[in-house]
Amino acid sequence: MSKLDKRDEIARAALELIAGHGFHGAPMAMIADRAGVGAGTIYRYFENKDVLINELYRDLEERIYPTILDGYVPEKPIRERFLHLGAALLRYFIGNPLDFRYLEQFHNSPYGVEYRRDKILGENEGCDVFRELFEEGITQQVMKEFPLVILFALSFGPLLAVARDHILGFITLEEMLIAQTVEACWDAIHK
Amino acid sequence: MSKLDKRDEIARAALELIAGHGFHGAPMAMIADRAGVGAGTIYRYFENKDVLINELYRDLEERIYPTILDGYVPEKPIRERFLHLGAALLRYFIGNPLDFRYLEQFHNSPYGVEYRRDKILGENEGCDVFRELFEEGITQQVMKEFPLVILFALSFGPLLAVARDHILGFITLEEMLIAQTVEACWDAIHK
DNA sequence: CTAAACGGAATGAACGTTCATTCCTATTTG
DNA sequence: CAAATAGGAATGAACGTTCATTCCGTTTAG
Repeated sequence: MSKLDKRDEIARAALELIAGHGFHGAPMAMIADRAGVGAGTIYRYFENKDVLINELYRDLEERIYPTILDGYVPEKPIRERFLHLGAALLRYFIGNPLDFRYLEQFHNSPYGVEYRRDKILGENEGCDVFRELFEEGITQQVMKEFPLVILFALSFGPLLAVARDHILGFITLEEMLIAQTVEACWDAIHK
Repeated sequence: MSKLDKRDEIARAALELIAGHGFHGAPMAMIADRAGVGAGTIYRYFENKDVLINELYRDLEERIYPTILDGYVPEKPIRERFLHLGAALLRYFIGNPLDFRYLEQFHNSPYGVEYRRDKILGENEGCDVFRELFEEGITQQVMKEFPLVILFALSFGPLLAVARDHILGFITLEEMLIAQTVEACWDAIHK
């Protein structure tokens, strides 16, 4: 197994276990077992568990962005772009439940709170597509004049909630329902 | 200190610590310290930590319900009732950040998932006000014909998200913004 | 005086991390 | 070309710490 493969094996094992059982339900020894490496080997690739957890999140972000930006046309009307992004995000979550569960674990932990604090209060460079879309929506008077965080809440709040419900098996989201849900989110934010 | 007082002290201490640092950042010894009791004493009131965590959640539910139902008039139009419940809930969260943080910790943990599974798949007897409101809204054709879980997601998703943003200090929700946010949620679900 | 309540030290399981050792591959040497 | 050597990668037992829970001597209440 090459060096990169091994890093990937460890990352995959950690993602699976953490997504399934949370940070505290995924001891390093268990991650090592599932990755097929020795416990100490993990520390050749990740300085410690905190670093591992944060790097997994960066990896995940880098997988999501290209996916939802695929087919995104900045010239189209705002509504259409919003519907595209929302549906693409929802589809990604449904198609990659482990990524979604990990994302949720991360967000609802001190890691995620600190991360978000940096993003929102610092010079935010991430979530640019959504940010730009919302800012454009406000200046063009097609969206309600809410602070950005509220527009985020009105959009992502429901999307994350329905993704969670789908993945936990409380509902089955097929393509029609996805579109309708994202449209309902649009109803919440548009003027 | 009376027996009931002591139970309450333990519950309060546990709520504070868990709300602030999560389940794993609130060891029993620390809870005992803050409650001003011995570590062993906790086990006279709660069988173990799991039971403590679950009972805290039941206590919390019983505090929330009366609060948001205060001033709720079942005879009023659906929209008005929804706005009342949404705003009352948001106000409760903002006014009781510890309760809110605890609720979030609980929901995003195996405890909460299991709890929700029972609620949704079993013969649901909780969240009755909201459930009835949504069912009435659908039959009266004032709400979109979505499955209940989606209506819940469209309503609570944003509310929980903005409450979190307020409590973490990312935004300041004053009365005007609360009303506008809940109205935006209504826009998402009404026909 | 007795029985229940209490406190906090003791216990053992579980965890993240370390490190002395082994393994593997590539390079050097004869 | 084969054998010897070197050195980074990998290993997993061991360590120190933390935690939930138990245990038992002490205090309190009736």
